[in-house]
Amino acid sequence: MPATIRDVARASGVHISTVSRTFSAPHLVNPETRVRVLACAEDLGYRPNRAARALITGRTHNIGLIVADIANPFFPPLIKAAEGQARHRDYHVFVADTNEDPVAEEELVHALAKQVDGVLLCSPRMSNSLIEQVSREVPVVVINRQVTGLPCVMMDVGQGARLAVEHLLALGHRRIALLGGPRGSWTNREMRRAAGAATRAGGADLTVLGPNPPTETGGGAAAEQVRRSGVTAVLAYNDLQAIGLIEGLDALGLRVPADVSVVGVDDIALSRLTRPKLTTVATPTAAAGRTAVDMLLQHDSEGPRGARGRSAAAGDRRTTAQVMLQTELVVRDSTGPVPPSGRDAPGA
Amino acid sequence: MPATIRDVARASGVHISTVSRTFSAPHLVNPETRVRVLACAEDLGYRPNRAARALITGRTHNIGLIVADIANPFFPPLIKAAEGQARHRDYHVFVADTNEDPVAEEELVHALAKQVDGVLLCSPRMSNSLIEQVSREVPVVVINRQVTGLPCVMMDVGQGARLAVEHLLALGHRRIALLGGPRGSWTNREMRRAAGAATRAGGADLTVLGPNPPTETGGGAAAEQVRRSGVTAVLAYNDLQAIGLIEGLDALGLRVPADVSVVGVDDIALSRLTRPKLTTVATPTAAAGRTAVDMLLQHDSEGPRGARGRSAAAGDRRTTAQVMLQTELVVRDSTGPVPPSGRDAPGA
DNA sequence: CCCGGAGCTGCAAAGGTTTGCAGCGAAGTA
DNA sequence: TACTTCGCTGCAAACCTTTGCAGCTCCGGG
Repeated sequence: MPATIRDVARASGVHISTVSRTFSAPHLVNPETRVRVLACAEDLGYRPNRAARALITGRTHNIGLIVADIANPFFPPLIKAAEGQARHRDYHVFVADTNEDPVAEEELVHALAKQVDGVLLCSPRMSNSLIEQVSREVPVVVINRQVTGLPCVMMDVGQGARLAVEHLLALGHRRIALLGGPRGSWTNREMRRAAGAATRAGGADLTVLGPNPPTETGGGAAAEQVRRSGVTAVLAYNDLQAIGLIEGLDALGLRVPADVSVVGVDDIALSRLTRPKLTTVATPTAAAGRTAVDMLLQHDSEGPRGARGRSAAAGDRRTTAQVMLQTELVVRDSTGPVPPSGRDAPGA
Repeated sequence: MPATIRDVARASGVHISTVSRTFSAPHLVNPETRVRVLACAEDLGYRPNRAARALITGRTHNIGLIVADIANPFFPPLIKAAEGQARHRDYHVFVADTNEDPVAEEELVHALAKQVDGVLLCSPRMSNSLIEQVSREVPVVVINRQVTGLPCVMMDVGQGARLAVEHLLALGHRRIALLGGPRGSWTNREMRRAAGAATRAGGADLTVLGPNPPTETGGGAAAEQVRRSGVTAVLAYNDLQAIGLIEGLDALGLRVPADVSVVGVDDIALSRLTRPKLTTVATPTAAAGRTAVDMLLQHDSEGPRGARGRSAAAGDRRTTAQVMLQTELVVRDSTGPVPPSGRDAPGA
């Protein structure tokens, strides 16, 4: 029932190949012919069949975006940015949610591989070697993780953690905890490394707690542990955890920031809405989404993926750039000077 | 380079049609042959080409999901549920974000129509007639809106609004405001109708304010208006607005719930994290996503869409069910008894 | 012994589009 | 005038899979 290229050809008195060219290579057809064809196409409500096009060109004009948990408010701005950028280049985005499960992640990426031109792996939980294997099957850009040999866009959470720790040191804190994130998270390792270095440099003490789920519940559940550890400040894996932790501490009778200071990471919209407003490390989430799409689509004139077309000898300069986006510290109300009494010295 | 059905056929010594059947109609092929074919396919890493399959069957095994704003925390749980349900039935989901723009919405649905088997229109902002037109091009299930003749899944916000108003009446409030949502929102109209009826029935007064954007900013911006209106309780269009409003009122020196009571709608995760915790109308978001997918895929054995296949005379029983999901009131801390001094009588 | 059916497999057309190649006329060059 | 070039168009193969039909073998019944 839907109009095909053939119907348009018949209606406008030209060959189907001319109609095809009208859409995919307009400069090759006579302007007069072109307007006629376009008019007929419009009339008949013709829309190119993407399956047929994909079949022959080998390119679907779709990209896959795999995230750990779409309900985590960190991701939607990234998804939104990626989607906008993709649409802008005439691509569409498949979003898939792995529920923080590495196995689901692998299955999904395979299921998607056949029907997209590339995949954005966002905060992947699977191993580097698995990612490399996947990248041989389909072009991949990794977000929030460093994998050598693959294009990556990262946010400098190391720097962010350092800034956060320095902020806490300046407020007089000497016993600081790092709330660990999920196992397998690159961000987690980076934060730990940087926070460790920064505390050492400041002559302070870093206690690492975790791993914990990157959720509000995960943060809340760690409250008791935090209390017992006797620290006066906590750097959480992300804002959600930080918010949950504040709730949890509150239930334990510890006030933020009077008794304990808390810093989050991500600067999700929510962090401005809680009381106290959250001091946090802002990550350029939207920029990351846009950049990743650009990197993936950089070579989209290269012709069919894995096709028997003329070799890509010249086009094979996949630069595999690795981009590190800067973060910054946003100081709000959840951090304050170390409590004078020093709750770490019960008798003092 | 990727293995095709032909390679598998050659490797296993059968005709391509047998390979095809091994995957799409296994019961038609001899068990021995089947295992041999499957083994070869596995060996060669064969994966069916979805474009080719789509070309001939007319079904892509993809569905589109169009939402107003993916960054609105109302949507992710719905998306997640829809995606899971779809995956469960071997479908994938395209998510598209319209930025609350009816024009973008229409463009998107058309762009998507050709490459999906159906579209979920979630909280659409476009007109009913446009939706009907779209539904002639591609199967549609509408979420959060009632369109006669089309399958819809709605959440009973009317009932929710009534419950909320009755709750406020029971607390002694007599001057109540309804914060309107975006123009074109069905939810908005339903709430207005139900809230109006409930206040009238309770001998109280309803002031309608708006329209306002369904965001935190939208709520915050309405704070001044709320103060001037002299009401003691507000029913917001959604939780985001409610939270923004609470912030805004706070900035104006009005405390919630001591001076003004506020009720939201949606029960997003966030509403449990703010202070005060939000009293709100809980909507069954995930259930809506699952139900919508089921309704869309109900007839997925019907054969090619818009094809010249045997007529769907018998299969044409698209029941076009309209499902109304129940809502419930969750009372938390943002509502309380009407202030004794009655701030509506400045001198009293 | 013949016929019919069941179970399985092969054959070939079809689906809508892209694209290298060839053909055509007109314009430009020698 | 003859030859080349250029701009445009038509031709037909190719992409990979599905599916109606026909054919084959094997078995059981009459």
